[in-house]
Amino acid sequence: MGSELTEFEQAVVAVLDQTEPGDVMTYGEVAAEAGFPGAARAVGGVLRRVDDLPWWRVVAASGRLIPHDPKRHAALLAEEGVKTKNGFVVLD
DNA sequence: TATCTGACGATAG
DNA sequence: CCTATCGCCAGAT
Repeated sequence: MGSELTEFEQAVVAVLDQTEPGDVMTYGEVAAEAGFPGAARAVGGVLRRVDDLPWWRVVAASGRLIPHDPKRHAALLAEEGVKTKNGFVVLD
């Protein structure tokens, strides 16, 4: 077993695991909820390494989508019932 | 142990 | 509105 996650990764996974379809959080929110306030950048690192997480439910603090795949990101959010416009999340 | 990287955040121009 | 810069933190090498 070498694929064990660190405390930080486990905390992030737990937070995202609690999210449900239609729910959207920012990197800073996930970090704070995981118990690591200010570690928004580190959260991005977890989502990049671990693909078993609903990364599409995580958006930037400004409501902007992920610069990695904004097109795919918007499509996934749309399937969950989240509206997007021009790469931004539309609050409803 | 030191250094670099990065799905970020906020501020300045 | 967009680009640039600094600060932040954890992971990887």
